Amino acid sequence: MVSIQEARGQGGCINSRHAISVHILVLLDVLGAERATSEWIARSVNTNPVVIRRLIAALRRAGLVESLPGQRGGYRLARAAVAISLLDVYEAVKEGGLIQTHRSTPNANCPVGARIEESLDLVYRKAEAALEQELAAHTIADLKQSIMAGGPVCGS
Amino acid sequence: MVSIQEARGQGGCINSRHAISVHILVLLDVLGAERATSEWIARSVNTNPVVIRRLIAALRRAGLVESLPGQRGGYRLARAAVAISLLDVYEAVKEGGLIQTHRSTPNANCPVGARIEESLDLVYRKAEAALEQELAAHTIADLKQSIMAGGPVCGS
DNA sequence: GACATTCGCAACCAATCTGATTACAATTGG
DNA sequence: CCAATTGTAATCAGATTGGTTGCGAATGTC
Repeated sequence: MVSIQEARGQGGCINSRHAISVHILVLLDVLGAERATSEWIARSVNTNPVVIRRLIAALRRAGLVESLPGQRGGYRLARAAVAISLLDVYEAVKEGGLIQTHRSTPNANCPVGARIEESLDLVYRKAEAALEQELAAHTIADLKQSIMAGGPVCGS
Repeated sequence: MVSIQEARGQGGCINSRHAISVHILVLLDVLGAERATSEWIARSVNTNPVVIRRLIAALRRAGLVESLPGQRGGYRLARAAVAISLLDVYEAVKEGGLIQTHRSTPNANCPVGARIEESLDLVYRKAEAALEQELAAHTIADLKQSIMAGGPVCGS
């Protein structure tokens, strides 16, 4: 019996959770040694602090972010931004694969129905690998650089 | 004002719609010149005929399937299976891109919030292109061959 | 030690999305 | 004319998502 919390979705495409996670990590990179609170991050992302804490929980488990509870607590990158690729983020926050083949299993009495999932999964895995390879080629540091060509960050 | 029908989802990942569409096309390829009804296809896919007709509507608009209404009507491939790639199918049935960046737009007063979407989209487009290239490398004919190494098809 | 701040997490909620289903008009062959 | 079949809208239930509340635990400040 999984908890309601864990029973959450199976979607694995590049979704808003990935985009927001990258957003969070770039913010932390910009802040450097300073700690950011979920409140502060939520203002930049424009969402609820609990949403941020939920995502950071996954990033922390993946070793990308370190957190400190209590007064004056908050978050910091757990390692250098150049060492965090978008693939790392993808792996950290994905729930299930990119692929959702059939929802209801095909008719097993039909050879096509019986074997299509297996054959398709093979192709899908290759496709996902190609996507992941591309994500691996970009780091949080890259993104910060391309974003920060302009002015200062909010709150500064 | 879009219709309720068109207001449907924006999800664009490789989902069950893609998998079922491929399933349909392989079935049609196996049948050859014979026409398949939505009823018959639905039994192999194990779903409702209307779901099949909805998907085929998209495949028809993309020029992959031709349909004939009326008694003795049904569906056939509109062109050779070797000329239908999984990318064709992907394009035909996708609704929106692979990517769903932020649901609620980030805070524009923060330079990171203001520019992250743009920078991320660039990366995502490259990632999606990599995935599409992989899908383009496989055709319906390939899949049929890998599936049909065994016995006959249902109903035969 | 009391207190304010902040994270961690479970529970719940509203909105959205999805596939299934019903219904019915339009088309076509017999 | 009738039966079979596609095309499509409307509706439904279940799953998924992000938002929100609530509260316990941890930690710095006074």
